[in-house]
Amino acid sequence: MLPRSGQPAGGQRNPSIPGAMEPPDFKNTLNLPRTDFPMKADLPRREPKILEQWDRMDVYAALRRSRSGRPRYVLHDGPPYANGNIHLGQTLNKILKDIVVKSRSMMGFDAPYVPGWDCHGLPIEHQVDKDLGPRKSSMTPPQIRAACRAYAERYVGIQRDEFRRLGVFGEWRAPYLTMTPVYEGTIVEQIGRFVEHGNVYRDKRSVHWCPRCATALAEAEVEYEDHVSPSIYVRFPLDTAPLLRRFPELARRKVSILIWTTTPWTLPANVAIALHPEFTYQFVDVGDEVLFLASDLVAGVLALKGLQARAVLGTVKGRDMENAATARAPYPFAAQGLSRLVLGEYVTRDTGTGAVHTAPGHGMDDFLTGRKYGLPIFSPVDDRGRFTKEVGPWMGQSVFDANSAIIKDLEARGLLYHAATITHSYPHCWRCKSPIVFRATEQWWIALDHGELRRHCLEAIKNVRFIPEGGALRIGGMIETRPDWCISRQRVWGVPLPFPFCASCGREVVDPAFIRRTAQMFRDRGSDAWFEQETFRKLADGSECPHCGGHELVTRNEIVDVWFESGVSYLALLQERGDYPWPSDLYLEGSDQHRGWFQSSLLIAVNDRGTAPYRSVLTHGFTLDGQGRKMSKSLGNVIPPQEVIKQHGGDVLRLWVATVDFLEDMRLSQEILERNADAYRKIRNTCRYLLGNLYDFDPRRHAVAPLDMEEIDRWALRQLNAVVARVRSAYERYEFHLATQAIHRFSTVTLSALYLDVLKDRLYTSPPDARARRSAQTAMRLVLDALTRLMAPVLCFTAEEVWQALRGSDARNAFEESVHTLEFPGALDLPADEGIDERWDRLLEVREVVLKALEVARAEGRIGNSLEAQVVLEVDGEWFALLQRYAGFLADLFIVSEVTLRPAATAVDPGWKTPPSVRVDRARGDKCERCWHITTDVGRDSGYRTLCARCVRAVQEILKTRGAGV
RNA sequence: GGGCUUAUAGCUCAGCUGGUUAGAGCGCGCCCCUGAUAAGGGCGAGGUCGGUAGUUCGAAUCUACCUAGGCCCA
Repeated sequence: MLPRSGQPAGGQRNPSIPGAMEPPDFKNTLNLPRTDFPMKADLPRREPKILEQWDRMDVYAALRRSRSGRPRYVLHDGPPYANGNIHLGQTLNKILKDIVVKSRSMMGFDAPYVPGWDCHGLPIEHQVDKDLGPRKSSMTPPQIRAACRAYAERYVGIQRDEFRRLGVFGEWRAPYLTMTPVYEGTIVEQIGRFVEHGNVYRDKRSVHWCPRCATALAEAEVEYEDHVSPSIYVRFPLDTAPLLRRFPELARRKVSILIWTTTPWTLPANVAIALHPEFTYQFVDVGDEVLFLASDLVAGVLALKGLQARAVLGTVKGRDMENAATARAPYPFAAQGLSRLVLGEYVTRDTGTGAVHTAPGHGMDDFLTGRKYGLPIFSPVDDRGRFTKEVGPWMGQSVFDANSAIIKDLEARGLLYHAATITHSYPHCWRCKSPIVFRATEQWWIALDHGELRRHCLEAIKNVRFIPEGGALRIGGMIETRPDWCISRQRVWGVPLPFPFCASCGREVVDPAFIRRTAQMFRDRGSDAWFEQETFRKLADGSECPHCGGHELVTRNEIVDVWFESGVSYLALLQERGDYPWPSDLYLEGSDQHRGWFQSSLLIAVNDRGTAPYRSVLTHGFTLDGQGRKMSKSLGNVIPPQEVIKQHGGDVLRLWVATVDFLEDMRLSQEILERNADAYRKIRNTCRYLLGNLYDFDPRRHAVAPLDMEEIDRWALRQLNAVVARVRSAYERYEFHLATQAIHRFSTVTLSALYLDVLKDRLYTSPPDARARRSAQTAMRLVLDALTRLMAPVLCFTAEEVWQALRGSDARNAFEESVHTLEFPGALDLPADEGIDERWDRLLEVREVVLKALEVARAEGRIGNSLEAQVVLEVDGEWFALLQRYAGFLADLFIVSEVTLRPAATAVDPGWKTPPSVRVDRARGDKCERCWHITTDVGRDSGYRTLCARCVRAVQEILKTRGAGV
């Protein structure tokens, strides 16, 4: 009969009593794990305590001290915007940076990390606008700026605390802020550098403009609402002379290009007509005239007036009409009333005529087309949206009101083909909700091609390593085709452009000496000083207008694009903190920064110093939900990092970051978090178990030399060496998910399921000081030490917790304060061991076969615990030789009570081909109360009737030691 | 619409220059243990490698197209 589950086989027999009066409690004589290290992590509560400890010892300073004099590795932080709480993307970014910094530190580098914030700019001003409401109109720029500054400061504080909560190390007490005086001075100096090189110029640009608020609007301030607009088709009479050779039938006919527009008021500023290069156009004879339009749209447009096409007098690709003829615009105000034929990819054929009237002063596409073709940029509309004197008949009229007058005029002159109204999405002002216009305004630019800046940038990135490699292609393509950089904004919250204007002639004054003075003044007092009249006058003193010689200079309160500000960050850091190397080793941001910061930093650095500011650029993807969709409020699938921390803790969030391939987009969902929490618990528990078995181990006194170790311990250390190598290399290559995977697999498979399971018997039942037990502990100690260091860059809190526990177990040994000031483990120097890996691969194959056989026996109810089994292996050839070598160890390896080896009855196996044949039986004998093995020698010693011979020897030795020592 | 980019088991990832029945860990199912115990161990079931069509003796791996995502533009 089998014992019932849970009922020890020896339970029914009389407990024997060791020594006369002693209670029969042999459990006392086992070395079971002991540790205070809690199984339950409770990270949301424990991590803040660890943070406090780090604060107390100033761990970042300690780390930097311990690396003083080492080679530097500088990851330069791209500044997040000081607005709002941090979101998942920023969290991911900062954790990645922290893993880089911590891992490089542990490789032995001196790796400083100076976080920064982008503090100026529209979003903050916008937000402050909202908060201030109508009060803002009565405030002076300095007052508004003070409110913006307070707002930015508040969020710098909030975000700093949130980043620190993630376990990120850095100069949190001295971050760089784009609104500090020194930084602002650097910005102006760098503007000066572009001026010195002759790259700065002033020219018009088409911008969103609110006539009611009389201000330019940024993209973020534009809302799209439905709006009723005129929808008119207008004839542009075509001079056919240059076309007659190709289209003789046009001779003596009245030919017009037909355009469609919803903004009649832009016709006075027309200078060209844009066609799509790939569209097919036709000259359509409708009787008394010939119309030119895209062939796909002919039917619909003719139907508007019930016309029939009599004949098609010519067919032509848009591309072949480029500059082929000239049309006459309805009005003579711009370009002598002539319209060139140009090409534009943005022309569509779902509405209109496929021919788009072009007014570079009144639209972004038109503007860009204008630049390309060198067209005049004409924008005869004032701040309030009224026509200027350049448009005689309608001067002073609001452009929206003028629409109907213009339509009437067109009709009277026979140029109107058709008029209707249309309801469509149209840009409106976010503040006053009224429709806006496009208007060309004077702006400041940095020329990309002057002094071959563009080419130098393209050269510079050839020396940069992009990870992934496609980044080089991406940024290269953008730099090749990007337009000049518009660096001015008509705003208050930012760094004033150091370009005053002449009070008498109104022209701009670009004066290097003035710029230098301004930079120095900003360095001393910050850019707020610019707004003090006295100060400004002093600044301007000594400058004179190069155009008219005027001496009075005024400011127009234009500020610099914030991309320029963040673009100078590394230069600002170099100047503020002195001894940083140029260029930095790494920039690490989301892949959207190919257009943003990577580019603005590059332009500024190349202009200033001729090289890129970074040696390498590492980009990550974006965070998506579980289905791979972007996270958005409207989809309701946003996961705030604060929630994750509250629920799972920072280390679990960090683990997630370190398990995904961040070069691509990354998904996050509750399930994914659960999986990471599972993985976390496994690693934690493995550490806990190792700690629990090291409670009485002092490596100085008890360590066993590798040559004296049990073979499996030496094997485990070889496995450790392999893991260390793999993990180190993964960190070096920024492949954190491979590092984490290796650590996790090692914990789970190698340690928990195999090595530690096999070790239990030896650890528990041996006398505490037995060499075999110390051998295991030596290995375990080395394993835990290495494991803790390897995981420290990722699981920064838990590694610290383990490390402190491990230090405690070493009693008086002096260790460094924090695990983060240590270095990664190197390869342990193990004795050469010919063939050990191959032998162990084979042994583990056999183990697999045995475990399967045990499972069968279990399913048949013949055994429960594997110790109830004895295993008979029938093998031949090389298998036999191998297994015989390990005969005494196999029972331990399989965790069974007995293993018998028999030569196979069949013919000799030439190689390793035939796997061992396994038979599982119930073990013979009785169960030892102490070690739970079933052996035939239980009770052989009359003093210990429930113990096996091995345990009797152990107990006697333990009692002897206790009697003598304690 | 353009540039770059992604798609391998429920989840996270391996799969080098194309070559045997596509791997791992987790999760899941079943079982064991109760001396790692809100732990530990074992076994097992999961994939038409996004789809289609090609190139090839042979494709998850090469080509084209399509579909669904992502970033940046328009």
